[in-house]
Amino acid sequence: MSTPPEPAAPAAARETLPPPTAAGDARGRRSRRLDPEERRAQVVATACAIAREDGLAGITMRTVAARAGVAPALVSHYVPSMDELVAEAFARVVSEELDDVTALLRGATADQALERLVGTLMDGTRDDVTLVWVESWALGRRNEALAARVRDRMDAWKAVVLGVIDDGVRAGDLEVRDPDAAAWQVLGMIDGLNAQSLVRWGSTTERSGLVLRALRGMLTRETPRP
Amino acid sequence: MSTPPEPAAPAAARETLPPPTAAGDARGRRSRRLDPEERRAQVVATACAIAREDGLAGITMRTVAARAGVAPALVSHYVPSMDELVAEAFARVVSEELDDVTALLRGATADQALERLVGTLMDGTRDDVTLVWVESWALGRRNEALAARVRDRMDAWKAVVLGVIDDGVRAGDLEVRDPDAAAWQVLGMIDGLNAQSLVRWGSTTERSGLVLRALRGMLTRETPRP
DNA sequence: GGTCTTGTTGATCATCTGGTCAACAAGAGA
DNA sequence: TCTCTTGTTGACCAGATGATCAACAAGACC
Repeated sequence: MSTPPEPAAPAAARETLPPPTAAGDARGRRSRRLDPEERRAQVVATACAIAREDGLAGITMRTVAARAGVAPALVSHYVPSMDELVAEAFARVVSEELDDVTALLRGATADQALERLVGTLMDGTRDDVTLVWVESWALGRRNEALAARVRDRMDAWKAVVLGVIDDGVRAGDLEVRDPDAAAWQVLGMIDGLNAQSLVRWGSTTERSGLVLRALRGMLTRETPRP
Repeated sequence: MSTPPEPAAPAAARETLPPPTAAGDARGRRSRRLDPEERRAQVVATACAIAREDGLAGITMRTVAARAGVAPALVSHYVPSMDELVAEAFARVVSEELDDVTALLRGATADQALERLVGTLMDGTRDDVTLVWVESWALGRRNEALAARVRDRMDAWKAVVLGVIDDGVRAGDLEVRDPDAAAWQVLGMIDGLNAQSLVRWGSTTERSGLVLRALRGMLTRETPRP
């Protein structure tokens, strides 16, 4: 929706294209002139790469410029504000994760979907994205552009989980009284436990199994007894 | 904003609590000499107050100094580093919350304890502390002193929840296979959902009921069916 | 009153941030 | 080859951050 010209970030824009020819050593080395759209895509892609490695807090005019081999002023030139760039990087990183997971869930039964969902989200291979999420909750209070993106992506995630739950209920695999609330619960659990793992807990192997068990208990029969 | 002649002068006019006598107006107003321990306590207390209102990110030499009606250098003088002050403020704020909740849980049955726990933690009255928690997970990656405190306080929280669970199991009110893991799950759920509420969700009334229901389902019979 | 310890301050530094703008020069078109 | 559009840059600015230190002065002590 936000990238009509280039739907899926092309490989070229994924990582910064480092000028291999070391011909221009340090000195007034000017980077090759690029088409405005190309350059802007590169700036955003670089911001995303930094977000994955150092978190959203690592995105500054100068870090992006340095990594892209460009003058700091150029970054500022292609972006309305750094807050916007941070917001956009957040949306990209999170959206890619969501796309990955969505593809992973396609064609699975509700139970399989739950297993794959928890398995891929809690195996520790996505700690970089977890950090981005946690930072977004904190930074969102001072960056309204970011806050808006966060709300949007949270809704998108909830929709995916809700889809899994609805499918499960329809197929009779799950029994949920309030699917909407249950979807938020699932995400809250996963997010909360992942966030904690940023500072504590190295044993990621055990976690997913426990969470999966809890989720199954939660989604197969609610309000057992008052 | 544009006051070059007086760089740090407006500091004293912020929110100083000690000097009630308006005698000392702005000018070289020196705060009364305090015993080193008293002053240090005041600095830490001020940092805590800022953390509750603006978050850990709001704690700087100058904000603390301004609020305490003191020169920025004095703050720096009574603290090994700002990272340490942030870490200490975090520990204090979180510990006070834990003390509150612990007192609230005293003498309650497991079911009452769960209800009170979720009720007080998710009614929205502790959003200030939630923000501190979320920030701590993010800032902990660049502030080792803070990270250590975070781990310590997380363990303390887990111990409290574990106590509730153990009591419930002993009394026959709860049936939990792995109390240790369950304790982490409870905290993860609460933390995750609270964190999300920082950016989204204003309907806090519904949340606690749903969480409580889910927790009861989780803690009264685990692994229902493979 | 005077003296002297020491809590406190102002000035200053180095470093970082986002942002702006005139001026340069790459490279396409003539 | 020359011209001219425009992508790109360096040099700035104002502001914030953590930190240090000589110098001041509050107030306890004599």
